[in-house]
Amino acid sequence: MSSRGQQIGSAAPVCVSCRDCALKPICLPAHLPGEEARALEAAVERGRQVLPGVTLVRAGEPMAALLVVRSGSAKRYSVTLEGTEQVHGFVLPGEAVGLEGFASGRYTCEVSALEPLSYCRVPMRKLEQLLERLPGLRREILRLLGQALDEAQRLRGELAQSDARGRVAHFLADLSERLARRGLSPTEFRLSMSRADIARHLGLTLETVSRALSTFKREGWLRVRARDISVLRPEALAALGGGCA
Amino acid sequence: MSSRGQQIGSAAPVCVSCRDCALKPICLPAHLPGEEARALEAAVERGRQVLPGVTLVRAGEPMAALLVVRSGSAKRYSVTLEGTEQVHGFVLPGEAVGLEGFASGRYTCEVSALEPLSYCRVPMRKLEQLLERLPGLRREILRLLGQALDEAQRLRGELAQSDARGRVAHFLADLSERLARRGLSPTEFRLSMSRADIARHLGLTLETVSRALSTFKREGWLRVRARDISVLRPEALAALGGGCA
DNA sequence: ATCGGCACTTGACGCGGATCAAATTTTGCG
DNA sequence: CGCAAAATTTGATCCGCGTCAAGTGCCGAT
Repeated sequence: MSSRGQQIGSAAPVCVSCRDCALKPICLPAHLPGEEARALEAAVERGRQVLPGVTLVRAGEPMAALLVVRSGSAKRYSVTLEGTEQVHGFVLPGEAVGLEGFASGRYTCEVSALEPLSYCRVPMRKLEQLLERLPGLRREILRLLGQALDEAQRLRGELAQSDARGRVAHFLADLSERLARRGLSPTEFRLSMSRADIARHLGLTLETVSRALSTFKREGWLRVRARDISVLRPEALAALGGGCA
Repeated sequence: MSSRGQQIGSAAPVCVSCRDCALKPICLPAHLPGEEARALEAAVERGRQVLPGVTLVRAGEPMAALLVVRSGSAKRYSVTLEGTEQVHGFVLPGEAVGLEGFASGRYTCEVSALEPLSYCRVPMRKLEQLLERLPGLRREILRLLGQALDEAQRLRGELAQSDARGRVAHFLADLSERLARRGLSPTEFRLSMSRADIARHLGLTLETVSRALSTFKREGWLRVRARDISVLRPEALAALGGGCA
């Protein structure tokens, strides 16, 4: 019953082609015409794997490649002057890493694996060459960036407007929806990040996150057992979390 | 002494060419090779003007063009289901509007002028054609989006980590720096937005913003007279606001 | 010049969440 | 399996900020 020890999207061992990849419907090539998808695929370095805790990219490092997570999950964060972590968000399979790097050619935050993780890599050199001749890919990369921007803004709004329970509810609802889009269960999942990570992401303390979860549990909206979550009343969470138009 | 009634970057009436534009060093063409800059310039529709309160783009509207503010300032916001405004930020001369539109081809938030405002316009059709053959412009647009993303994330972090006074201090320091980059005074300026707008941007109430400003005034860090601000001790503001690496 | 309205300031009070502290569960390891 | 360390929960207390409520000053209109 528990998904203990399971990693997000760990389906197949290592894919060799985008065509056979479980992420096909949501990954970069999804919206590309077949011809462009093939050209992109030829540029992709596939199947790299890392262990939990390993850092995929570091702040300040030159942006040598565009990374897309294939399985597992990761934490995006930066370290403040005082040495505390600011958690910007969490990366799920099919999502790109380090897009802010386009700003200066260097990454501006760290990304480290929360579970065993595999990813694909498109070297920037090759990407630029491809952008030269693939109009679909151009549009797709712009779409990706626009989406990331929109999401970041939406999240900022959430932080600005919601109280603690609203933020936690929104966090869960958002995670649930993203998992669903990947064909995973939106109601039964395991959090790969700690309460402290969630708290730093939401601008709360870990105690407050824990209390919010306990409240939801008491209300009968969730079942919570350590990091395993069962969503019993998604509508309730959505109602609390989703104040956006 | 007071800048009353003055609009941000209102220098010349209406420019006819990027070459003569006061924003040349910070606007889109700044980093383009001369040849590409000329090509871009040919596609730009220039000198449109609107009055305060006029909406430049609406949420849901197709993204027909990329807009860059030339003079004046604007407010980016979206309206929540309950009818309240979420203020995402403020646009200064040389900054682009509606980049999140790349996500879906439609704008996702509203932008309205806070003062008399003029702007340039690059129709998306032409932009896409230009992207086809101008590698510098491609890089520049990606840079713009990356920057916007990075900024949005940094801001989110600020919201998550700072208390009320820290947020207001950061807001002022950020504004000050952006004005300076435009060749305007970083210490003497007029806020074009209301306390309520600032509050909604920072996730505070207008009373709290007001109190923060009063505190800074009492501490001798600022002079505040209605919307006119004089920064007396920039370091103090920066120390409060700038927790980022 | 006076009035009315609006943006802003200031004050009083209560609550939500931070902080400090301790109990309890979970996990990793020998 | 059993222990130690880490993660999480729960409890008690305190304070910052939201809320409600008066002012105060500025501007346009008459």
